[in-house]
Amino acid sequence: MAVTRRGTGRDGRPTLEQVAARAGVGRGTVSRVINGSPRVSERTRAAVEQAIADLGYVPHRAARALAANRSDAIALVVPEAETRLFAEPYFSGIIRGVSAELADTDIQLLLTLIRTPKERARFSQYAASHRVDGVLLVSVHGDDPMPDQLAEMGIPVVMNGRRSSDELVPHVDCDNVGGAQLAVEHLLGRGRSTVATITGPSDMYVARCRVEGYQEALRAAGREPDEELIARGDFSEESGHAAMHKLIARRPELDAVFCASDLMAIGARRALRELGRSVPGDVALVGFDDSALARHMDPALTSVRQPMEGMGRAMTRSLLAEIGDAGPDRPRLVLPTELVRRASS
Amino acid sequence: MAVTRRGTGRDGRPTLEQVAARAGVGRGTVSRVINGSPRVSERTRAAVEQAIADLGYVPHRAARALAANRSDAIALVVPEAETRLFAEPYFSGIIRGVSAELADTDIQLLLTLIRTPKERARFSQYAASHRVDGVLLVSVHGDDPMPDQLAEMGIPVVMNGRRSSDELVPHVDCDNVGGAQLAVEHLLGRGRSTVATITGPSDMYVARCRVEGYQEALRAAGREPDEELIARGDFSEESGHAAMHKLIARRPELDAVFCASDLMAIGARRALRELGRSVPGDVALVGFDDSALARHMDPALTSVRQPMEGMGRAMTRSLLAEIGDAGPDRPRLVLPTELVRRASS
DNA sequence: TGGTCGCGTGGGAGCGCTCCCAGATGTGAT
DNA sequence: ATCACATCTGGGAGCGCTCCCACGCGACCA
Repeated sequence: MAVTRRGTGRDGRPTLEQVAARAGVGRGTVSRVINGSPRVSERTRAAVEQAIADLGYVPHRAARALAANRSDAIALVVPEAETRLFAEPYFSGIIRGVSAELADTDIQLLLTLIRTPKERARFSQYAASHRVDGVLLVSVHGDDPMPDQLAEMGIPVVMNGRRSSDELVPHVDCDNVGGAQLAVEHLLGRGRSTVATITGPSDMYVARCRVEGYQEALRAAGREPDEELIARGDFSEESGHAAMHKLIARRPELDAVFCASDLMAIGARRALRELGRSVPGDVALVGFDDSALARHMDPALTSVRQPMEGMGRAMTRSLLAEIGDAGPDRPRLVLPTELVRRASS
Repeated sequence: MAVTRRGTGRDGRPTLEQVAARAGVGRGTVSRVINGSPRVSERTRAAVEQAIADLGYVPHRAARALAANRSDAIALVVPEAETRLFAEPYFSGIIRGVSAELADTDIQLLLTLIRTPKERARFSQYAASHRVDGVLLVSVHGDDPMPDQLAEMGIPVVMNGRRSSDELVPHVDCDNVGGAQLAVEHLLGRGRSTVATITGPSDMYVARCRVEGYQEALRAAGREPDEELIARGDFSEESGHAAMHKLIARRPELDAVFCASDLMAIGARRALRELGRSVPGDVALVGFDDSALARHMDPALTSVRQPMEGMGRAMTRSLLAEIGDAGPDRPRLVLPTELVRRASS
């Protein structure tokens, strides 16, 4: 019947109540101090802060989440299929950015790998029941309905990359078109006359953008893009290898190739070696991603660098803003890419 | 005054209460079903499960955590300094393993990067207040007190790797000694007579183990290890480069080098090229980690592979077991390593 | 027929917090 | 001195769940 007023919480940690008692104030006041409400006098605030310090009080997340109906956690969702992203600077950069941005917010980062449709459904349900305050989506495919689903359910979402040029879901992307242009301009600037490209799957927007940048740069230089100089890959090394052979067969005179990924550039380099063509002597090569592999290739690969960490930070900032004011300003950011020049071009 | 019995929870989601009402049972019974208690009749269980399905009920994590005094979450802690691990298969493998093992437990994975002492203290406090059920520690340094601190506070911990041979904190490691032995045996088996090694910092147990394996293998082959054939690095490419130059200066006749990391092997390879020595013709090279870089080196690098994903899984299993029964069986696992033979040896 | 046991079950109490309303206190205008 | 108003504060109610006690009810024994 009578309410028990113990000296500590269940696991020996102090609770709000004890802090209040020690500071000689009410629970509400302590809560206000913790949450930074302005409606507390300076005197009281100081007393409460002292009590918190004395007791080493740390708010109980679950209790807070339950009472306030928020979780103080965001999820970073990665389709497991994209495991290769993982190994490369891409993913680690994103994580670093996200983590840095979260560092002084005491919002937690939940990492979710999704590998099966079942896990996918489970996550949707999970998110739907507001067990996270927001979701960060990485490497979303063109036909993936999840972003829209989440958005419709009123869950703040920010994606990395876009599914199409008129992407409606808030996102942070890097300038793939611009990066490709940079690469091709560079190649042309080095006096190359026949610049080919090895692209990614055409159902991926990012791949289409890189082709577009390629074509754009050629046109800007007064040359008409030639379909025969475009070979399709799937971002993998093998596909780069095959594509290179195809290109050389079609247009033996080509003297430069812009590859839409470093991995494909590695494959292409192998093909060139097989064909007895030197890099950069006979053929100049540029990749995309600026991965560790690019740095260590022989010759070191010129590559387009994406601002991974910056994207991670930007995504997080956008998400937090969205969570905060729930304002209808759906952020769409496109961060600049950068060309890292090395020996291959 | 009167208790409000609404049709749904705060955010429109059904609660335990509604499930109970729909199934025509009490709250306790539904809770029992959800938690898999055996003290429920088959009939009742079926009815409750039906109601759960009908309503699309998902338990509220925070409420559960508050009531049950557990969080259903574990933290994976990564010192940010080890960012290089990140880029390599190491980290992604661990994450994949952890995530896989967690997949059907509905325990969540919290990723925490620690980059400053402040963040470190914050995490300790956080963990101390039982806001996570357990902690996974990656790449702990020899002088890091955190594992012991956590363990003393009664928080289940599992580390990846050990700080010393008599590590008391539960851990999962791979067989570094055995891996190094494998590498050196392989080198000797290929007819190499003067096998050197480039090691990591001697304050890292993992580095000491790899030297030990190196020496062990030599002795097993009836050769006395020679201090002059051991050069110290710090796992970085630069240090490998410098160490290789030093080794060749000291013992120009050496014809094989076991490097304690792929990155150092890359540096060593560069040094050998500068010195006009071919690989594997003049000098055979073996690395450690089997990273993407090893596969793409020229010639492709023979390397010792660690079972990353397996370690991630094992760590998670150990941690869950520890959380589960809190038994005093502090698991110490050492998983086998494997030699991946390529062109460099 | 009454008593005992044990399985299934219902529901009160309470986890530690936030929200919000009502009350206390202080300030300036009337 | 009185009233209106703003500022600050205390604490009840309640978030959705688990824990656990008590109760109902057959089965079984004497």
